[in-house]
Amino acid sequence: MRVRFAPSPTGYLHIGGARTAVFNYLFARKHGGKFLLRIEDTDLARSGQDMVQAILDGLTWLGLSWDEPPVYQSSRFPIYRARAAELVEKGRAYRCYCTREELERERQEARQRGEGYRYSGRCRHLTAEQRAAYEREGRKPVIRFAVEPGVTRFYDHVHGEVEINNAQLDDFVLLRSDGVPTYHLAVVVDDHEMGITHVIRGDDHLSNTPKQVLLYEAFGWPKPEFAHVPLILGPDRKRLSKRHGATSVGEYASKGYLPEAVVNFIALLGWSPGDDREIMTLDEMIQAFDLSGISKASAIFDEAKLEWMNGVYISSYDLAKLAEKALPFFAREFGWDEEEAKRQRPYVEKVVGLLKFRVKKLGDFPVVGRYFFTDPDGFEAEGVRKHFVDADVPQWLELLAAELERCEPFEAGVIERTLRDLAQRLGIKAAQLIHPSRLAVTGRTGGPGLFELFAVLGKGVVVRRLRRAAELVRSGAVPEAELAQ
RNA sequence: GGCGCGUUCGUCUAGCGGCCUAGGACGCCGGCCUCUCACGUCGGUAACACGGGUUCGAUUCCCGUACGCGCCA
Repeated sequence: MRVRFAPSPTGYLHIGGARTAVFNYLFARKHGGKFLLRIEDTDLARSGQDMVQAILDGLTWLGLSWDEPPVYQSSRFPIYRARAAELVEKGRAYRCYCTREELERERQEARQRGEGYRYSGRCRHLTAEQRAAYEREGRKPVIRFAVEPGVTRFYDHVHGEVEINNAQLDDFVLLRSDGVPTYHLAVVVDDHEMGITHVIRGDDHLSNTPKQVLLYEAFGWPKPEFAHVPLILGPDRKRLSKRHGATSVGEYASKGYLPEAVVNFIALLGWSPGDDREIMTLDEMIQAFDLSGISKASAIFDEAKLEWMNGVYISSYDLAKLAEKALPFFAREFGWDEEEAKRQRPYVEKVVGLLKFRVKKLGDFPVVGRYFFTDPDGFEAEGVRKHFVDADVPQWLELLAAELERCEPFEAGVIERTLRDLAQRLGIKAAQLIHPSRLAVTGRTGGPGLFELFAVLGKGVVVRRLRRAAELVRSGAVPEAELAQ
């Protein structure tokens, strides 16, 4: 089995396109077939090599590998022209010399009569003399397909039997006057020559499929199987687009989503394994994938659920790999160069280990864990009111600092024992020491367990911040801060 | 405007005539765990668009209506 993903390189890899690619990929892998790429760059003006690269990069990032070199439509124009000519030969297509103005007039007239416009087909039966006359005028013809009366039907793996009366169809254009093929011609020729067995693409092409079916029949080629998958909509139920915020795969990558999470999530937009599984590896999805599990109705993209799923992936990721993925986000936030990043790597791994349950995206790490790298410049207002009010707090913090200074080794277990002992000697609850300490050292009321936190931060930093906070509280000049999150 | 496609909790979905008092997940709300915040865990909230048929029985099949989306203009 051979399937393809056929993006137009007029933008970055879009979430909707990525989902189509995922379905094609899963289908190919499931059946041991080939997953191919075709770049639909017939619109030379709007296509660019940088866009092509962005799309390939997006697919690579998602982990969707293709099996043969991509086919570029821009390099195949002569083939389309030859195929169009072939249909003219066969009498299944014809040259049409109507000008844009003539067509527009027909359209206006139809509208005035209150009718739906369809091309009249008046160039269908031009005599050789008439054609010659037009040619002498310098008119450049388009090639139109001659739609015969009848009913066109095909089976779609998502929608079932679909049929349409050919009377609804225009004599649609195959080749424009400048020799550029239309979508219908190019797609049919390419899918045939690439040996595509299953066309899995967006719902928006369903209405166009009868035209393509007619083309297959006119060429005498076997039809592929079709599966038209529902579109992905934005929260306003309109097709997902720029105004819904991030729509390209690259944007999600730079926000700190993991490719596994994105693939998992978009695979579940419009497809279900049939049971209650949601968190699935690529292999599990390949195993479970089936066209019959694709739903007919369009799905709304809900980033809140993607966030949740990303959080699940982050917290279950291999720690070393997670640190590797998170490192660039720290570097970006703190302005590290490559060397500095490399130096920080072991420390970052510890930080990530403490924060991985508290974060949804890689980009959250340096924000939530800012205090692992710089002294807090303010203290959560609510925490100050709660934990810095007791007059004994400065003294407690200093005592704790003194005790911790003697801690050896500076590890969570030792730190905990030290703190609890001190609390007991002071006749207070451990919590009365723990909360002010966390606030003193991190500026925050929430976060990782205090003892693990201290151990990672290191003795020097902890002791210094405790003393500094004690000083601030004693002088009554505690700078307050809003939560950065 | 014509044609096509679609319609189960706010969102993603399970359901393919009786198993449905409609299941799971996200979100939201609450309990537990706990040094806090998370994680985890337990519980709660919330849906078959509407109207006709077919059938002993419809979320499920058929037909309309409404609404949404798409394609062509």
